[in-house]
Amino acid sequence: MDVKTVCLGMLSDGEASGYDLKKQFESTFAHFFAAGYGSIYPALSSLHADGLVDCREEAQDGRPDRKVYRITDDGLAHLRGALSETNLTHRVRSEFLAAMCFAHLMSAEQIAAILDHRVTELSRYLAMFDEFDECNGEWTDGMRFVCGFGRAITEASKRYIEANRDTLTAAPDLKRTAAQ
Amino acid sequence: MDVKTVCLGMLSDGEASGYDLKKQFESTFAHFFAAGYGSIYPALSSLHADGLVDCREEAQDGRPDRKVYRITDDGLAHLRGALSETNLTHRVRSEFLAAMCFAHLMSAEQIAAILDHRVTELSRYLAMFDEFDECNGEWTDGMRFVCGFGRAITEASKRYIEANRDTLTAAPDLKRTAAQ
DNA sequence: CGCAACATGTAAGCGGTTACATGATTAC
DNA sequence: GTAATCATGTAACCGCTTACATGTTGCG
Repeated sequence: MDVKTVCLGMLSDGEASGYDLKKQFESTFAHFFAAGYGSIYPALSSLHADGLVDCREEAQDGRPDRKVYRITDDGLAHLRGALSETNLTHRVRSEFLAAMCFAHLMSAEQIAAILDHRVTELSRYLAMFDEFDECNGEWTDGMRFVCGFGRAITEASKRYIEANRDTLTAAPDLKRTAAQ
Repeated sequence: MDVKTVCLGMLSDGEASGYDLKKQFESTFAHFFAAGYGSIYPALSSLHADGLVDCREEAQDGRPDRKVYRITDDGLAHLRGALSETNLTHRVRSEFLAAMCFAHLMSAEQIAAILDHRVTELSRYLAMFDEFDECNGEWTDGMRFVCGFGRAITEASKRYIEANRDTLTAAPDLKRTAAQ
């Protein structure tokens, strides 16, 4: 499933412009499916060329024109087909964990800085999830499930790092003490 | 940080062939940094061309020859440089979560199949982490931290799915009952 | 006899990122 | 004035995936 399919999925929930979709990629989808304008606009063009979405140009006063896309019947059928796949991937690519594998080559200060940076990012995500909850009422069960999932693993990540950071940052003699 | 750097990091722990590294990518690194032969062999060639690793060709009887790579002093310096970066990414790309966002377009059976598939994958990871623990003694603190992290979020994922699957697969009238 | 494990590579292609390009309006 | 928000796009590039290509030994 690529950016094209996800855009189509977002449009199944109501019409939107590329700019609107980008905001969704940055907020509710940020923790598991990021995409930039360089992916979104070509995806929408391609969906339009395939007849999977309609496009209406909308003039606005005091603002640039916008292209509002709406899913077609063909598009909905196509989306259902893509969703019928059961072998869906869930991939993680983490420079953070890769670096931690080689912690023995770093100073305690370096490790601490990396860990702090990661915890900060996780906290930003948690703040985002809290914001989502405030306007939770309008959401589908699916979106609630996905955001709950995000919160669950984000909290687990943060807890794990905070509980185990001393195994990497403590001086060797302190580590022996902690092990006793 | 790309496959090249991770290969260099693995070699900082002892000499190995491309084939050996692949096994490590498939086991201990699988849950956060996958790589295939098509990435590994070119990475090793490139590291060799840059003088960051040495290469020794080893003839074996009853088996194909192998190229054993060893990190050089330049390589170690380069690796430390790469590791000094504090802005390390941790990216998730999940078709699974994307599909769950559009659960309202699927049947309960379809959703159940996808959820079951994911739980199976998570269980396979957990079995892998259990295997790792058996020969845990030889590991660095870094590797223990990373595998512990993997287990923590894998368990959290599994628990979350099992606790919340009925919000997506229950019939509408049952959902109302559950909400009360 | 066939399959798994051992072992190394190349090449095409794809999907996504990054940087570039443009321009109006509003708020500080 | 200057930054942020709104708004749409292109093009080069990069890194990874996939498929292809080849060959041996050992085990059941």
